[in-house]
Amino acid sequence: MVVVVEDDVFKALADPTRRRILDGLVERDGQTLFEICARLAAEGGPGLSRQAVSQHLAVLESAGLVVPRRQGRYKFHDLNTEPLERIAARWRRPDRPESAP
Amino acid sequence: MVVVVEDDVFKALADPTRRRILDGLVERDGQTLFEICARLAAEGGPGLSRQAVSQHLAVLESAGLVVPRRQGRYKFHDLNTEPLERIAARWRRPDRPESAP
DNA sequence: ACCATAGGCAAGTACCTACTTGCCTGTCAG
DNA sequence: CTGACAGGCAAGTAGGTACTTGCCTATGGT
Repeated sequence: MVVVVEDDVFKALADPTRRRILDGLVERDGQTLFEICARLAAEGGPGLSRQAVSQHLAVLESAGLVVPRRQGRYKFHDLNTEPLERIAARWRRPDRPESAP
Repeated sequence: MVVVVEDDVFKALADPTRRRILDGLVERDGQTLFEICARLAAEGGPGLSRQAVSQHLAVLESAGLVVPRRQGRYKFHDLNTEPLERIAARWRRPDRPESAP
């Protein structure tokens, strides 16, 4: 059982590179490590080694934001937006007039 | 004019103490520095000096999550949830069936 | 079988951030 | 005016985090 604490989600989102990885996964699910590496490099950001991206993915996985899916020697990564919904709802004002149901 | 980048918002949310400060402000707006200090101490968390809280508030302010309001020798802090709405919307799936326009 | 590909593990380094301590400024009460 | 209160500024320190380098495992093609 994987207990994902909100703390891990915030820590995962704190890094700009990890956020860019999520940006890439929004566009297309199931990318491999090398695909993500190539996409980051293509976007012209800072030069990143393969290991750096791998470690970022590990952080995203432990936060539950990315779900890995192994198949042969490939490991595809899928995005999971569910933790994001919760963190946004945390500080929602109960008294704010905002599209009341 | 204060240009608030998303980066600052994520960095501000990365710290658990700052999130607890936001939690306190959701319950009651317009708390002073000492009030926030007392509330954090009452919640039984880790011991925090006044300066530590002050620096946390500075980070929250530069992220636009907390808006200060000076009055005499007091400085009241109000919560601003607007940046939170944006960061949640960032990774929303376009193909997800969710209130399509 | 062999080698290339896809990825993981581990140690080391440079930087960043949270926190503390000490001192200073401005505001109200007596 | 004087002292107490609310808060800010600045330098220093300890722990964390991102990134690199080097080596290792496993799967697939030829």
